[in-house]
Amino acid sequence: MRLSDIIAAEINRILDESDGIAEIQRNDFASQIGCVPSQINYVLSSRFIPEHGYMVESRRGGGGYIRITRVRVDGASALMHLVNSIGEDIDDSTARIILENLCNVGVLDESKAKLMYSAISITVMRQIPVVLRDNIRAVILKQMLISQI
Amino acid sequence: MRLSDIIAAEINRILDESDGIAEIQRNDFASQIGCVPSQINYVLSSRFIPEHGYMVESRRGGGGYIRITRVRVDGASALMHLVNSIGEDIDDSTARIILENLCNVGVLDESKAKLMYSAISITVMRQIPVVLRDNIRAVILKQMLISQI
DNA sequence: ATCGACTTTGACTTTCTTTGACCAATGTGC
DNA sequence: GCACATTGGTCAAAGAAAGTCAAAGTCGAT
Repeated sequence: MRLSDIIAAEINRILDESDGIAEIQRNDFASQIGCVPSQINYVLSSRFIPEHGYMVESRRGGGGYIRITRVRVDGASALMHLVNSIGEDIDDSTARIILENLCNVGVLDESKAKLMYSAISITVMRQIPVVLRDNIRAVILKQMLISQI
Repeated sequence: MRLSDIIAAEINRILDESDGIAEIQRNDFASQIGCVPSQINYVLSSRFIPEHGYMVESRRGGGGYIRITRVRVDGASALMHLVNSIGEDIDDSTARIILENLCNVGVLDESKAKLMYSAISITVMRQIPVVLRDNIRAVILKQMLISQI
C-alpha cells in the first residue's frame, strides 16, 4: 500500500470518528505515520479536493493545525453532482448560468448567488493571468458550492 | 487552544455580557488567564482593530485600564468602511479575522462567512502564484463584501 | 526501453505566537 | 514640585507550526 493511501485512509478514519471534521497537526501526524511532513500536503491537495466533498483550512505558527472537513451528506446530493460536472475550467457565462439555475430552483437565495458571482466577477478575474482564469473560476466556484452543502 | 484565542474569546465574552464595552486591567487580566501582560497587546492589535469595528483606549498609572468598545453601526456602512480599509493586499489570517469579526458584530451570518472564507481558502489560493495571492485574496474579499451592501 | 503520471523526500521559506527586557505615562504622598 | 509606586506600551528575539518547490524515485502502459 502506498504511503499516500495510508495517509488518506487515516484521515478518513478520523473523519468517520469525528463527525466529518478532522483536525491534525502536520508534524505530529506525519511522524505518527512515518513520513515527511510535506507528504501530508501532497495527499491533501491531490485527494481531499472539492470534487470529493472536502474543505481544507489551516493555520501556521504556534498552535497551528490543518482542518479537513467532509461535507458529503449523501452521494446523490444534487450539489455534489453539479460540482463534479464542472470540471477543470469554466467560463464566465456558464458559471453565471449555473448560479441563475441554482437560484431558480431555490437551492441558493439571491443574496448568496450574488455573493458567489461577485467572487468570480470580471473585477476579480482581471487580476488573474488570462491562462489561469477559467481554471481559477472553476476552483472558486466549486469550493463555494461545497461550502454550502 | 492557543493563548491568543483564549484571550480573544474572553474579551468577546465580556463584550457580549457588558453591552459592548469591556474594561480590563492588563496585569490582572493577564495573570487571570496565565500569560505575560504584553500578550494582551498582541491580541488587541491583531484582532480588535478599528477598521473592524472596535475601539481600544487605555490609561496608564494607578487605576489604569484598557477599554475595548465594540462599535455598533449599521451593516452597510460597516462594510463600506471595511472595504475601504482593506487596500491592495490582504493575508489569510487578517481575512479570517475580518470574517470572524463581521460575524461577532452580526453583519454577516455564519453561512455567508463560511461561503466567503471558502472562496479564498487554501484550496483556491494554491492554484494562484504565491506572489499574486495576497492581492487576489483582497480583490475577491472586497468584491464579495461589496456584493452584500 | 522509455515516457509520463504519480509519489516521495528534504532543504528552504513564511507566518503566527509567546516571552521578556526595557520604556513611558500617570497617580500619590510628602 | 519631586520621588516613587503603579500601570500600560513597544519591540525584537526565540519558538512553533505549516507551506513551497523542485529533484529524485516508482510504476504501469505503450
